[in-house]
Amino acid sequence: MPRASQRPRLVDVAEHAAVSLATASRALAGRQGVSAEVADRIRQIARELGYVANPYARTLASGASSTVGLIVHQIDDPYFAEIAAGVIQFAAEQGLLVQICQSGRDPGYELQQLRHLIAQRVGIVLISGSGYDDPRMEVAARAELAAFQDHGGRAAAIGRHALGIDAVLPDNEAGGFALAQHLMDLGHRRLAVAAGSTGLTTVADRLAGVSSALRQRGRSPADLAVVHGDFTRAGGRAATEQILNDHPETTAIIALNDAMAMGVLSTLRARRVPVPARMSVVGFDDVSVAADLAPSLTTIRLPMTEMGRAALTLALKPRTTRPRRRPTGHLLVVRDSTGPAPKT
Amino acid sequence: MPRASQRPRLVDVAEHAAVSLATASRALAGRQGVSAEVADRIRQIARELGYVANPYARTLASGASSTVGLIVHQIDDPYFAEIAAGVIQFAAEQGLLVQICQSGRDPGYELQQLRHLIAQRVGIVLISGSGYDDPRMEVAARAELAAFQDHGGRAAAIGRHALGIDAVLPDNEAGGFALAQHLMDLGHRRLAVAAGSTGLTTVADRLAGVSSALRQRGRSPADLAVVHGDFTRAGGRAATEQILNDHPETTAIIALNDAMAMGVLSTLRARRVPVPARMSVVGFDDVSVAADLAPSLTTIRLPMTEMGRAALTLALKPRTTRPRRRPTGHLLVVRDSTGPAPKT
DNA sequence: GCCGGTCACGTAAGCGCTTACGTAAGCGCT
DNA sequence: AGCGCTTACGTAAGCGCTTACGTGACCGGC
Repeated sequence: MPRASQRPRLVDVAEHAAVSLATASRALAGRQGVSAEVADRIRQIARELGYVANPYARTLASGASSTVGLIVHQIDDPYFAEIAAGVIQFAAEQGLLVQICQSGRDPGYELQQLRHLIAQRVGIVLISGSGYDDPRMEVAARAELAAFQDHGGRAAAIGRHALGIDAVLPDNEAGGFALAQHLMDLGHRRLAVAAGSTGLTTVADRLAGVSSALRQRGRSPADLAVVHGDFTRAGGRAATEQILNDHPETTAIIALNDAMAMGVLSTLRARRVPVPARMSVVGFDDVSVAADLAPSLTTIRLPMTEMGRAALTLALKPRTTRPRRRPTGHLLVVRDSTGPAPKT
Repeated sequence: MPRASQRPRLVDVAEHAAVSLATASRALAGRQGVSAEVADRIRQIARELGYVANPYARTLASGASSTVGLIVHQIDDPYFAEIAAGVIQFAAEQGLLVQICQSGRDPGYELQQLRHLIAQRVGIVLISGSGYDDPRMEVAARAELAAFQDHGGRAAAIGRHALGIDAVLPDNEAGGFALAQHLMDLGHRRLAVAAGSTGLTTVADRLAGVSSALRQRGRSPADLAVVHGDFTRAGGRAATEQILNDHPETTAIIALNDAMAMGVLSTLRARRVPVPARMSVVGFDDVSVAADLAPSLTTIRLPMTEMGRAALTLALKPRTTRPRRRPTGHLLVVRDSTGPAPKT
């Protein structure tokens, strides 16, 4: 394992400036108690020496860590990659570093990663991705986060509620509503949903929006076929097979995220089902490839990169008594994968 | 900024076990100088107390940091996301944490990020993505890395040479060769290359492979139209416009990475050029969406996730006098985006 | 029986920083 | 002049670990 290098230390700066360690520290931290001239001189010398504080020493002494831990389901899922990009970019602007953990959509492993991050003394925890419908895990995570925040840590969630921490919340329900409405406006009557795993709150919320749109139009829930699968491209493929087999009257498939939608499109192509002539397809998230698919995907745009920034912004603010909730807004983006329902 | 929590410390463990700090430290580090029974007892007590060492204190005292810094161009580019997934996963298995920085394909900013990581005292630096054809930056980065390693740090590169550090090197040239060969085997005579920015070594290497395949078949370089653009989907779109305008006789486009290939496909679709009937398209990397595009993309598979693991593996081994180079192998994956050259 | 050599463990000196507290100087006020 | 207050700085005590060195017990060999 590596050893530390011979970089200039704070004492070196202090010596060059002929002041004490304390004064140098205060000057560089921008704290008051140092005259403006002295502070300027110290900062100047630090710059000349190329001094950069040792974050380990700093954290040890002050107890205040400046690294942020980010938990995602899978970093190579574009949804999380875009969120991570936002977090990393904003963190870099703030001089913070980001440590990333993958939970692999496993609640138990996620909890373990969370504990690991906290044990590693990160100052801020950001936890992204759908919550789980597993009360034990959610309660445990909630407790862990509460204790973390009680000891001065800060935490924020992206896309999940019920964690008792500040949260950036995508308009899952409204988005689902808008998608169903769009399809019904096009004349579709038999809809199918390629839903992610039961047990993911995001899935439940988006689905609720879809159902609610149907209800509003006086459609029976029987008009809606819901098929569950993994929240991935492979899951979308499997769901499509099942929809084609079990619900052949379907004219539009609502995939509850873009990854599944890509699987849906892929299988429809393989089965030679023309989109949108014979079958319309919509996704959710608007990951950046969605516009470049063939056909380009109608979907709900979520500002993932912004969401990452927003979550970190929340976490950088002091804690409030009641956790804040920041909705993201959403936008229906109509592209080539949806069209009028086929005449029968 | 957060304050440290009230977690158990090493003294607590030592007290419970009625041994000294030193003994407790040695036992938990698995170092010798402690009898087996005492060591077991200490480890047992640590487990019961839920003791986890404070990495800041540990690093400060030992000078050996156990976090790895990973520099990527853009985390929301699937190529880098998959590499990052491999690094993070393997790091988690080793109990290491990964800090990620984005360079945004800007050599200057990349150098800055590199310095930042080193200043933050990471123990290992992993630097991924194409190198730049900018001697000043490369020399500076090289010097920075050499100094870092001389002070005990470890570094490895993914997909770039000339940095004087261990490297995992994709078969860029051989891959380019295989792609061109595949297309020529299908009867294509007028090829165009949608190349990334000049100045990226990856672009140069892949292009060299293509040229070399043409030369081997006795084709003149004039048969190859090379158009440069950003190494992104947008760059692929722009390059395609230019190819269609300036080189209408082209029957096959070689995109030098999958991102560009997606842009190529997208523009061809918009211009109603049938693929592969009228135009064949190949990519490079085999990012996971490549198989789900329409048409699915013929490309060169690189084991990105494996490459991430391999780089960290190299960095965990002690340094050798001459930097190691580990080739990745490659595989031509033929899918639906390539077909026989159209009869004229 | 004594000596050098292990071995198991304790003592204590840091690692580089932050910060509570102490102090001396300068100010305005009575 | 004396008081208390503020300001600008220094002193020194840690933060929680690692590790060089010290020490006593024990062992084998002469």
